[in-house]
Amino acid sequence: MAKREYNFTDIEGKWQGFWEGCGLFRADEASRKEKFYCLVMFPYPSGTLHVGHGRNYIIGDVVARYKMMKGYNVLSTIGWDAFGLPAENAAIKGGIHPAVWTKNNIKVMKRQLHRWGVGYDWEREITSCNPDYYKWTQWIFLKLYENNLAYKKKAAVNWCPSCATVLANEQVVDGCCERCDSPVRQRDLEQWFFRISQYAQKLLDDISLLDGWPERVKTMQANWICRSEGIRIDFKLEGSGKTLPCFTTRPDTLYGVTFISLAPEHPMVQELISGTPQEKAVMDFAERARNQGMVERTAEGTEKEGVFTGRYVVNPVNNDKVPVWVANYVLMEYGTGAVMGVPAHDQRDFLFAKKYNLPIKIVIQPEGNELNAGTMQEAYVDDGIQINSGNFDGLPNTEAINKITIHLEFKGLGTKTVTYRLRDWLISRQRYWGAPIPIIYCEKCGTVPVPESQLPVVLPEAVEFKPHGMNPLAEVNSFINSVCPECSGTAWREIDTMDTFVDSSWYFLRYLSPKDDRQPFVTKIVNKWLPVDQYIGGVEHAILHLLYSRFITKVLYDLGLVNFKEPFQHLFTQGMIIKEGAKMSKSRGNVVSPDILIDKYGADTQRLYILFIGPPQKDAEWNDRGVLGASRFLSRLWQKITDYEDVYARIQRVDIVMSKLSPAAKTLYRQMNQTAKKVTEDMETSWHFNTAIASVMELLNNVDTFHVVIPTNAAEELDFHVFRHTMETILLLMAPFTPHICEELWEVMGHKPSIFQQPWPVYDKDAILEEVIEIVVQINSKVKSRLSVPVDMSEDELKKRVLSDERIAVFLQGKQVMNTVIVPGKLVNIVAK
RNA sequence: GGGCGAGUGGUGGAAUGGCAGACACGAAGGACUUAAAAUCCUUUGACCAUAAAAGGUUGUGUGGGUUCGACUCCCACCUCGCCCA
Repeated sequence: MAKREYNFTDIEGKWQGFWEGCGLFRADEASRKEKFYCLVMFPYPSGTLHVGHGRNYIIGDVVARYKMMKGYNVLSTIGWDAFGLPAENAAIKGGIHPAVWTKNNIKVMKRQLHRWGVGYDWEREITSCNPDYYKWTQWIFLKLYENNLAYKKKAAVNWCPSCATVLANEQVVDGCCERCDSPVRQRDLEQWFFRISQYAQKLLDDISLLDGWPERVKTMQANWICRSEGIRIDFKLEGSGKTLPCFTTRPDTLYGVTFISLAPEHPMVQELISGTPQEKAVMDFAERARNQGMVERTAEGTEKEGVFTGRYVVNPVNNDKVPVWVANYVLMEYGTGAVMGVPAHDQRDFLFAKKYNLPIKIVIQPEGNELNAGTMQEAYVDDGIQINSGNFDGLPNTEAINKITIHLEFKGLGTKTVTYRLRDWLISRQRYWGAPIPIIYCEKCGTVPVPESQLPVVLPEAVEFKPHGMNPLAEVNSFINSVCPECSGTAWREIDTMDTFVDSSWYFLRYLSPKDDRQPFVTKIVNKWLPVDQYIGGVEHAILHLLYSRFITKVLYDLGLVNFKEPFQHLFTQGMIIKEGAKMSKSRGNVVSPDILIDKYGADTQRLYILFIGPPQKDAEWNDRGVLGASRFLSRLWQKITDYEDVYARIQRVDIVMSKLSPAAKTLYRQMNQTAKKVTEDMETSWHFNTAIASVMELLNNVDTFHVVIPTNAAEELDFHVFRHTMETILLLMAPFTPHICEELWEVMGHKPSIFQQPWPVYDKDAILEEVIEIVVQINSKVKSRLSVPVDMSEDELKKRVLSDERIAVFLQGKQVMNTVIVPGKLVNIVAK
């Protein structure tokens, strides 16, 4: 018989076609099997994929295929997060329409996914820039609007002069635009917001429901929401009936207030100084500070600057007259935009007071160490005992926090308040390539939502893209000019489009009915399939995408449209693949293309190497040569099985009984079961695919030491059967990792495809146990000898055996045995002097 | 500054209280070959010792601690990465 070649190109094409044809990945709605929704974060179609991206999809594919073999009804889906800036930037630069650019990229990436052999239910593919998808993104907006969760307000926003667009806080990195690195400026615009802050507490509380999430992602979410409990204290303005509320988490320092600072944007600033000699200086300063940008203003190294308003307030607890300043380090977004200045116990206030010679008043004294306002070099921010605090003197400050709060509330001077760092979600983008916000402005009726029956609000195609300036939609009259849905009068469309995080905050629901043109999703169906059993993606989405998806899910839950509070049961965040010490990127020129590697070694080899490179949750360094190891392993596996291609059919299948096996076969059979156990455990618990693969490699190495004989008698037939059974187990264990070659070899061994319809191997618990084990013998914790003993030897017998051992006796000569430690099945340690 | 990770051979990594370095890459030597590639076999943490076989010392970022025993647990520190300021 002619030698069968490992022609991976043909094999991979053959099986990719087969899986597609038999609908392996088509989720069966009618199935009675338990469901398993396996979801990878849908990609932004940016161009071509590199091997670093591949890790994500390959891990997802491994999980989906494994769960199939475990008997689940698996739903595995893919789609495209297809709106966004790069497409529009490409249009400006290259004159290609964003829709065309995006479509081309999707085509390329789709082909790459196919070549990797990753399987999806392609009939459910969704593309967020298609009107049949963004119609429902707009529908989500309307639901939020109806429920007072979407609103418009004028706000100081981050403005990137180069991209000519508004940026979300999280798109500002070190005061610069995340995409183009230009310095970000502040600018006032009318913007649409989602009221996510209303859900802050729920989002925080329900983190406890996310038991399948990595701890660090949960911590990051909690830190992002950042609840703080404090009190709003009302300071009376001198010479006016008005009060100035300040929020603080440290009411214990209230007696130490020596000034009040207002944010430059604070609405009362104008009123305070109007007509006073300070007016011009204050307004100039406020203008300057606002242009400084939020990030810079609050950065630790930034100079604390301010200007006195000429006005005073009264401290409600001690009637101190306290000056009011405007300071750059106070933000309107946090608390009330006014903070009490306590230089003795807050470092920023301390620096500010030093600069402007404001008094420093100590009200908390550390134990065993006396602070001196005149000589202190930095604020004392830790715990201590209250002094200069009226009736509260002598109390530990931790107690005073409560007591002063109660006192102020009782006297009507303050209100206990909870604040969150989480701000409302700014969703307006002054860009073309996004879902239009379905709002119409009517001269008579004002702001009117587009009725559901008129959705989608379709993006006009004929648009001019210019390097700078505002939203291109602003120049498309046919789009802007509209008719009021209520009074049929003249009206204008909103020209802002939505942040792409809105598109991705609900897409996991759309996969369940991707072609439904009457509703975004069907409650009954999503309730059956969700929450997602396993979500897989990069840790870079740990905060925003995941938080927004959780928010939208909670809104839908409150509206009775879904019956689950959290969208993702388990979350897996994979590490990056590093090349030359850095993340792969086109600009660095360190990308590894999957296509070249697939041409040279095949998709299975590449998958195997990516999985073998290290634990998937950790970053890993790419090494081109490492691919060779994966390639060699698959060749050896191919060789070993095809060598006996014509033998398999004529050897009888029998039940394996340990006692009937030859010693070599018994050993192999045991090793096979040990491997099945190890791989199963790695799949179930830690997802350490690298060690799972290593253990199969070890098993194949062991198969090499087992002499396979083409059988001529019954005993040899039994040995051969053990060999065959071992190879079949290897194929089943490897199938999720390297599906094509396993499917092919499964057929070579005489089985009908598909291997993914086979049950996952169950290991024989009895076969794993060794009869004779090796015990390490230590003297004073150093290994001196090893003994082979029966597994069931008693501790006493073992001790005797050890002490009578010649080698041990030599070491113990002239020494006294103090203690003997026995670890069953592993080691004996003799402590001797 | 705070939070969370990580630090192990020439390299990727394995071992979560019990033989440190599984598995793989690389390297060296050998077999096959006219030759090369591929493949197969042997060796491979460092150091010392030895004719050889044994053997010994040392070793998981640094310094301490707990323990019969520590890569693993505790304390302090250093370096790197990520997130937040």
